[in-house]
Amino acid sequence: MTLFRMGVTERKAREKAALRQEILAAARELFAKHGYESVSMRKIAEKIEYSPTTIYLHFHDKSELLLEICNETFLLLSKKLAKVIAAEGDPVDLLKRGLRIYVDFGVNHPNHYRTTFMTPHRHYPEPESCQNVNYGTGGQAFQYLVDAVGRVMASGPTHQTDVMAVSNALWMTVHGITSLLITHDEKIMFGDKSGLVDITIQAAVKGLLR
Amino acid sequence: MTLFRMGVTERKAREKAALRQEILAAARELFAKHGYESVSMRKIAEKIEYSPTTIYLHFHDKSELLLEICNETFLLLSKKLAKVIAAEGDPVDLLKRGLRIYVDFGVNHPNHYRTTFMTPHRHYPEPESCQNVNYGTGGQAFQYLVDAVGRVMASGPTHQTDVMAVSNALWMTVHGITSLLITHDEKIMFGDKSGLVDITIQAAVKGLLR
Amino acid sequence: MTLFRMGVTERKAREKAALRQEILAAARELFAKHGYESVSMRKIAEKIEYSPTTIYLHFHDKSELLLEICNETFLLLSKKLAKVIAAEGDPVDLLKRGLRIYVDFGVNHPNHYRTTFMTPHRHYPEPESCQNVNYGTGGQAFQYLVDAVGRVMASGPTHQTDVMAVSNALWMTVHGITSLLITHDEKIMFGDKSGLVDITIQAAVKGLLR
Amino acid sequence: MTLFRMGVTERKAREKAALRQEILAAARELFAKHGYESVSMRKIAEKIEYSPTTIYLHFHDKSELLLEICNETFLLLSKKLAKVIAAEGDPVDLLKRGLRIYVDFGVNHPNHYRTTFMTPHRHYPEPESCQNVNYGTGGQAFQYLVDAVGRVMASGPTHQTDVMAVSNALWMTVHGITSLLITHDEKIMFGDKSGLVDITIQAAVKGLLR
DNA sequence: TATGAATGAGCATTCATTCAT
DNA sequence: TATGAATGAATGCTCATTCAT
Repeated sequence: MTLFRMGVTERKAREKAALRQEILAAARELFAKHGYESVSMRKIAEKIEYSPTTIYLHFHDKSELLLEICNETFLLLSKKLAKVIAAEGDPVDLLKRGLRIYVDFGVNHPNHYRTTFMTPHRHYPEPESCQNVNYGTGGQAFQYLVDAVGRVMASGPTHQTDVMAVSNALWMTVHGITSLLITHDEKIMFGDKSGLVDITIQAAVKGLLR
Repeated sequence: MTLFRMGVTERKAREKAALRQEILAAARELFAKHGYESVSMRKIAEKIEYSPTTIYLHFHDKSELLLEICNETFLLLSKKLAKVIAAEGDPVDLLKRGLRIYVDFGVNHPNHYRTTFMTPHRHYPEPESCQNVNYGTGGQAFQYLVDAVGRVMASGPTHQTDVMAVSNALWMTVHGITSLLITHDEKIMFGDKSGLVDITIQAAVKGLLR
Repeated sequence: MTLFRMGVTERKAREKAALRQEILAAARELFAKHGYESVSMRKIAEKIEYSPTTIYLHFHDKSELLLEICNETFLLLSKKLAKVIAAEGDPVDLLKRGLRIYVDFGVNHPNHYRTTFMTPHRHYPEPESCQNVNYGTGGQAFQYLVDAVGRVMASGPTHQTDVMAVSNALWMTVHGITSLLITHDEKIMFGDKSGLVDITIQAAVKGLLR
Repeated sequence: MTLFRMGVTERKAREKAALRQEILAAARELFAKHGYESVSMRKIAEKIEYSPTTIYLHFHDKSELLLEICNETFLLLSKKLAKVIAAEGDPVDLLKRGLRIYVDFGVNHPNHYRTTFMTPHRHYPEPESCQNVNYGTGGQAFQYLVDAVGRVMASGPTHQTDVMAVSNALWMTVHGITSLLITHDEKIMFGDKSGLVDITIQAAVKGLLR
């Protein structure tokens, strides 16, 4: 009987977690497509074919949905980056691979990327309370970049010397690549997306770090 | 239709145009500050101290306001770029100046830029009808970039040979710079914005075009 | 044409005022029957056969409806009381007539009375800011009672000497009469309502003021 | 069905009754503090740290909670009044003491009183079904008053002769006192509450019964 | 006995928009 | 040209309640 009950409990927990994920997936997709403000709780509910009330059993707020999605995004991205960072090899090469992973991540998870990086948030609600929530999880992802840049600089003479400046410049570059690729998908753009990404990253790294 | 009447007619037309501009100015500012979705027609009307209904005499829709603002943005940007393009000098230098102008334009007109490039539209409501409206005005601005890149390539041997690819790579870069600078203003970012912009542009151009 | 326009303007104003009164009447009745909290704006709107939105064209808030009704009640009551106060005659008699008018007013305007005196408000929102809104209009009505009591005391020896205490005691008494008469109408109560009112007032006055 | 089982059954019953009382206590307090309409089943459940569903195992309805509280109130009041009635002494004095007890009960149990006498119910949902539920328990309390009045009248000549009329008049008076004292607590009212109560009761009794 | 999950109905309020004037 | 009046639809969210377990 105990074992049986445990089975039930576990199944329930699994189902609950599954529904939670379903809600997040629906919200993420809608946020990405229409923007946070334009998406209503009702629309999310309709998409998952549950009542709006049900969402409130899993999330306190509409804004909690957004927050959760952002954290999730940063976590996913961090995991991907961690692998590259751990690898051995030429620092410049590792950096380029990291940047490429960033872009690929955005292109392959456009909903995550769009919602997290291209949707106007109010998640740093008060200017004073900066170092906002996302900067907890988000900062970690950025740190990988800083580290990789640092290692390149340590490994040999470079054109630039300000690690933060270079890191920011590179982040700007890959964000530009990613956001435009996501926004102007196939239809608008020419052929060789992947090549274009490489060219741009290549150029930025070469230009910044010799 | 006497001269007198013509005077009246002209004055009326002038007044009408003036009010139209007033509406656009109010809308642009509010859209940029609070986001398109969060701005109501009533709030725009209050700002200009007219009734909401009046707006509908000048614009068909709330979305038409947005569209108009975008076109206006591209026009402004094109004008700025045209000046540089017309200038004499080293093609590489001219290109860099053009890119810098793009970034500066965005940073100095965050309202315009945000509304035009960072706000989800639905003015190309159907994917098929692509080559959307804005690409009329927007394409012109892009053409300046393509021209400038072409001139650099014509002036000497470069690393890359695909004009469109390079143009796109550069657009990605400057868009990344601009959007991040606008989104993460002062508070979040480090010190020398202007220096960072130069570094990034410099690097991209050097990396792409030797 | 001017005269014509004035006619139109006036009619419009009259219609607007009429609708405003219609809303107030509906709200008053519903508040009295079901209690403020249980009445929704929708229900008021349905009663008058307008859309809920229309109510907001005339009143800022649900709570403004309540406030308006209270003020109106006090004004009506004050007007009735003013007449008696102005009359000549035996002070004791005038006082009794005033009290009787209070009760009659409540019984004849049960909706006004119930909403104003028997509905839990939050119109003295902060304890500090006491001397609440209604005490402006409400205080005036109470003052009539105080005056009448004062005149009785001035006109001869009485059992009690504290004007405020007697006034409050009398107010309590007539409020008790009124609220019970309204709540437990005909069905529950015996026959001679009017006689009972007189008996109770008579007794209170005699008991308090000889 | 062993003795052991009986013990278990009893304990269970005791626990059930205890929880029932806990629910009622929580409901009574919340109803009185925030008003019936503003209290949700969830809030009651939170207060007792049970799930909302549990309440439905003990009460059919939210409104049943209210009804139960009312009955409870009348029982408490009846018990208090019974003591006075049973006492020996001057009938007029006993009557006054009874009335005073009524008022004190209300003032000391504002939660009960408010909920029972000052909250709009719909437990006599149809006018015909009058002699409503509460009049079972409520009528008993009223009977004490009628008895006390009867005894006064039997003990000597009085001004009034209609027992019911006098009883009603007295009830009106004490309800007026009680409800106003509860509604306009300390802040709004003058100093000597207790004295005011005595004065008013004294006056009513003297006025009605010589 | 107790609960977690779920929901339909409802809330006050605001929206973009229309229409008669 | 400009507006006041009006509205249907939508908003985020809470409610009392039910049901399977």
